[in-house]
Amino acid sequence: MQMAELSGASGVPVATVKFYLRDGLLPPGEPTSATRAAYDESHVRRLRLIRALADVAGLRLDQIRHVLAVVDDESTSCAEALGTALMPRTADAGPDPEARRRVDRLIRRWRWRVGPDSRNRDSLARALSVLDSLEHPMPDEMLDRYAEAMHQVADAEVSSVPTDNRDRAVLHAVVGTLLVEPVLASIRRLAQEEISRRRLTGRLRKGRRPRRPARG
Amino acid sequence: MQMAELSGASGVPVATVKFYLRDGLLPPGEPTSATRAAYDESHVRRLRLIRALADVAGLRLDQIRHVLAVVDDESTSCAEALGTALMPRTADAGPDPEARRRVDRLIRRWRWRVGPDSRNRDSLARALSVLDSLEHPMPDEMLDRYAEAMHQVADAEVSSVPTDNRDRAVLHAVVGTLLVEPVLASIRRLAQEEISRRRLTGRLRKGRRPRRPARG
DNA sequence: CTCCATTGGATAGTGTTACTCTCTAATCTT
DNA sequence: AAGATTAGAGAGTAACACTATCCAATGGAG
Repeated sequence: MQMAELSGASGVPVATVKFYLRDGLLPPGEPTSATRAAYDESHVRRLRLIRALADVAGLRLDQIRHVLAVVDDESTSCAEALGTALMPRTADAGPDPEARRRVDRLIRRWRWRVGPDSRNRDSLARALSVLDSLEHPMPDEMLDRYAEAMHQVADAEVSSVPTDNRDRAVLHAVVGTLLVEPVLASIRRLAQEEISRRRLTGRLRKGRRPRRPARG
Repeated sequence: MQMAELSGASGVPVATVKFYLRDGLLPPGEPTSATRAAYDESHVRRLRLIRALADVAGLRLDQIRHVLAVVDDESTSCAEALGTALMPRTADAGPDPEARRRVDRLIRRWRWRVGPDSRNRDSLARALSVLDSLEHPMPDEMLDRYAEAMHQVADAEVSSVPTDNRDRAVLHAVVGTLLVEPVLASIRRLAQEEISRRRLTGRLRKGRRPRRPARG
């Protein structure tokens, strides 16, 4: 397929596809002449991924470039990809050693092994530090609750990563991390809305709801 | 306190404070003369909140304006605030009725009550639809897992909202929703990194880890 | 073979967002 | 009286993500 068809299949305007090509986000097509190149399904998929990372995960193009580089780099494993590749908000601020220590204690409590250059540690420390500065501190108890919930969730997620093919595995991991984040956030808000509503109507008993869905 | 001190206490440059005042993000100080106004701690807190919503939650200024309007509006309850106020990514795309139906089924399975104009329903549908288009569909089974985890988390969170004071309650709910999102995301990534690492080293047994933190 | 649409490649322009700067006149401090 | 600070208004700027225009080469229709 060539440019017009690629644009049509992906829903991305021709001018923007050219821009992504220039920017190195989209690999070039197979040149068939001086003014023609052939694209294939992989280009369509890549374009859709770029748009999803931008629109749904809210990444900027330089972050998307970084993510794609990791996906394309055959030498990175899933764990490395998860640890270093995904840095959605750049952590530029000061470290705040107190928050950093709290994060390290959390990691130790759960006996997690985390790469020393993992951005996730910094972004968590930063978020906790900001919550402190807003006089809305996060108790360790609540952190552990989050860790428990996320550990369960992550276990199921990692189980669903294909193990046969490295490329598919890393792509699955990256998509499953970055693009599922808004899914989790939305579900959390829906649950908060429900529970908040339930408290208002006087139904104050806790843990009464089934832990498993109805009619499941 | 006046401008210079407000700027110093909040860490926001004078020019930016003036810009926020003009933009209606920061309420004006009490004017003491034609070229002077008095600010107080509430202005410092508001500025810190604005920066946190922008830097940590990634909201744009118009979204922050909307959030602040809800916080300031005495007539909105917590549930309303959670349902409608928080629309971090504007859902402008087409509806995709299939994804919408999946979300409605999820909500019904869990017997959640959701406001008919809740943005959360749309943003979840949009995220699911995008995952489909990436050939990375989200099974209902996994959605239920997420719902279970988020229901547990939300229950603890809503319990921690103060009930005596409406203003503090809504602020707590909004901060606890928007600014805790990156906390959850970071913890999820740390857990994913750990579990992914564990799978690599051949420790394939599931659910072996303590559900409660060590030394807790 | 001619003619016109399409393409690759390059460059320049646009709209949005979030500030940042400059200026003026009034006022405060010393 | 003099220098600094401020409110308020407007213009300027930097980053980002496109979007438009141009050109020469090519491909396909007739």
